[in-house]
Amino acid sequence: MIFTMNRTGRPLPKNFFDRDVDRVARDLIGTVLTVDGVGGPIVETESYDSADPASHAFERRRTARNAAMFGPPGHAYVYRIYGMHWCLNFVCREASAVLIRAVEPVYGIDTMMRRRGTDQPKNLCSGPGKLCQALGVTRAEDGASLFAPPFALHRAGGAVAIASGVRIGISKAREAERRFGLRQSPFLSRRFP
DNA sequence: CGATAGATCGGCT
DNA sequence: GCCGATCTATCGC
Repeated sequence: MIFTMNRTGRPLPKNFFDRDVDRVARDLIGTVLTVDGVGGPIVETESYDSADPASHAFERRRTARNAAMFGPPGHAYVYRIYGMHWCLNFVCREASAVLIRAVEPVYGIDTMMRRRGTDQPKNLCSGPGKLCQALGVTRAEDGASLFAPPFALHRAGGAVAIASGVRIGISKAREAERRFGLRQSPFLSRRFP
């Protein structure tokens, strides 16, 4: 049913993001993300690497926008999409990154409801743009370390039922199965088939 | 419930 | 100019 986790999880190891991006994307499912104390367990991710036509680092130079992707692992890459929403990524090794697509709202729900303008829990963090609005993530966090405030990442042990499928909203490399999620979570951006 | 239109703008060609 | 790792409202069944 609903994924529950308390604050007793331990912080992620410093080398957590210096690994294969698909592995990181899987391991992030169930990891508790908070931004200034607001957040909850990550329930949906997607992976992108520099050999991936859908990636912002694919056959491109480093620019002002994608600079964080070319930086060291363990930092945030935040960019604006469709001229109005923010998307939060966690940078991994070799210009790869994990897009955070959905979070189960657990901590600071009142703050999330105010920022999102809705009192529907399932509509607070069920999408990359929504969760940035709910958690207060903007360009100000682009390039910031994931191991320092406002970010905090904790993970408890235990197995998690992972679903995988094709990524959402892209026009290139649509067939790649690089979307991962907590199976049956009510807080996904979309259900897995 | 599924499909679709419109909003809106920075980065890149 | 074009278009996107999206969201919301609104339409139709």
